[in-house]
Amino acid sequence: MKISEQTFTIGKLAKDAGVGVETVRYYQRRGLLAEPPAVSGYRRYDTLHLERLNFIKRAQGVGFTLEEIAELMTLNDTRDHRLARSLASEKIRSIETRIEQLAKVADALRHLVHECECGGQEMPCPIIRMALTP
Amino acid sequence: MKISEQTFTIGKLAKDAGVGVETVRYYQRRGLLAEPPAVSGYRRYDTLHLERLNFIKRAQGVGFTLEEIAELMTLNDTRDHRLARSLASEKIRSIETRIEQLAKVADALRHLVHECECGGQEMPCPIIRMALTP
DNA sequence: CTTGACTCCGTACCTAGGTACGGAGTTTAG
DNA sequence: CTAAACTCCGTACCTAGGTACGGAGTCAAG
Repeated sequence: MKISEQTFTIGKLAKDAGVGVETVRYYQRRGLLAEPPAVSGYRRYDTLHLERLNFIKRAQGVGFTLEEIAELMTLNDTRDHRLARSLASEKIRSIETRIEQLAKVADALRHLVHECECGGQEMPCPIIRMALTP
Repeated sequence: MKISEQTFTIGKLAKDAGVGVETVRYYQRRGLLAEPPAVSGYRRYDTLHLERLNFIKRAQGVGFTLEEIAELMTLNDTRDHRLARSLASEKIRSIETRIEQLAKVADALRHLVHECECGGQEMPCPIIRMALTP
């Protein structure tokens, strides 16, 4: 089922994936990407490496960290859907918590701005004075 | 109007403010906290320093970065309410944008989890396969 | 007066996710 | 065949917000 047997150097791989050469090396150091054997000094990459890079980019795009992505990729090997689901669910919960925190902060700031707009310029600025109102 | 003339060493200051000694020094290096003159080898801090530290902690609590806090504190000197308000408003907008981004990510993940739960264990895990569905 | 606790100062280290640099080897176009 | 462009590898550097360490000086209690 192999369609193509093309191999490319790290520069081409990085360019196709839209990342820097140094980033590819960094992922290799982090264990996210295999280092293919060097043919004669230079390593030769194939489309599987490119797919992995694209996977990493998409997973990053939905908020996974590199560490979580590494975990997802080992799940890929074991085909454990349940574990993948629980990882994703945990991520959803942490995002929801973060949203709640941010909403509270935004509310507090809106309140301060409102106070500041209502007070005269003689009164101390409530935004700056928030130090005094715990 | 000076209530107290107490001075304390860096260790006491840090303890009262609930931060580490190294953190106090770090803030000094960042220009967020003045370095008082040393009396005989040891610097002596007063309640103004403590207030500044408390201010920093509160401002951090509502999501300002140390850089923004430095800006707020120079505003404090110029008493520019309008500028403080625009700084706070900008912060509110950036928080709202971040909340929207996170909500989208959470939605995408919820969709993936739902798909994964509906499909049989024979089909490739959609969470892992998200690499293929841009 | 000694011992322990504290301070000063500079520097290195940490997480996350990379970016930049430098010297040596290789490959490819002209 | 030569020169440019590329690769390899290790290491240092970046942001943010600190934490840790080490040697030397100092202060306070017993």
